[in-house]
Amino acid sequence: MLKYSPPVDDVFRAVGDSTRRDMVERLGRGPASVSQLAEPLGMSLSAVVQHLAILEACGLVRSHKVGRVRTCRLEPMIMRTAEEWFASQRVAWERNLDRLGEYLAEGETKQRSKR
Amino acid sequence: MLKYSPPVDDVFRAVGDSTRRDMVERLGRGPASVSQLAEPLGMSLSAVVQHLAILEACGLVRSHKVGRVRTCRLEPMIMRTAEEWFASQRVAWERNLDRLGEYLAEGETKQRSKR
DNA sequence: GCAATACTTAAGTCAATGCTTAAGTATTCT
DNA sequence: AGAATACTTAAGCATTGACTTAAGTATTGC
Repeated sequence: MLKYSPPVDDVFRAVGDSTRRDMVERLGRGPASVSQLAEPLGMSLSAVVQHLAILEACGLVRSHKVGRVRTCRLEPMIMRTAEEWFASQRVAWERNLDRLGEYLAEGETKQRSKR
Repeated sequence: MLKYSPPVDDVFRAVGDSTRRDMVERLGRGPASVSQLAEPLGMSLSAVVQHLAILEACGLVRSHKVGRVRTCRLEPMIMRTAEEWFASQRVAWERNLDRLGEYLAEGETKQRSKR
């Protein structure tokens, strides 16, 4: 199995902030301008632009400017890589349970033979 | 649609740190004591205990102590809720694309024939 | 009992983050 | 052209977060 790709690191830091998650949820409902993104967030436009920069840097969001309006939208493929990190950890663990039996994890275990 | 449950907020902040993700990956391979968790991380045991507290607070990890050893393991159900947040955002967005047509998000709409 | 082990807790430090305000720049409207 | 709009960029600042060291507390081994 390969290690998860480097950008995943930035993706997780990006969604670690609740304001940025709100932005992602807003964009999940469709593209939006920077002002539209900012409107429900109760902070300066400047702050929103800074959050946007982080979301774009990790690839979760893309934007393009037409005239004076920058329109932003989600990049679903990057969402998928984050989603898959959780899935792979969970599946590894669940496989683990199958292999060893849950009781082994209960602490009572002494020296389980390796391999 | 319901809003995602409150704990999700803490889960994302928890995995926003790469050390804690390393810990989760270690635990994905099976339960471990605090010392075993700390060993590959190159930092003090104290720091690891603090990370562990955060992972436990959000429910991603559970531990129990037997004698002087605390054994930690993953809580797969919580992983699943985080996984599903990404999935739901991505799916919402993909449904959006289906509904509106990707060209609407392109802004530039260079008159390409629809469909 | 005494020492080693395996954490645990409490400060304290220092850099990274999440904002703010202020001063731009580029577009569009009238 | 001048004013309004929609960002953009640069400081600055207060807080949070990720460590550290140091001093505990329980357990276990000799």
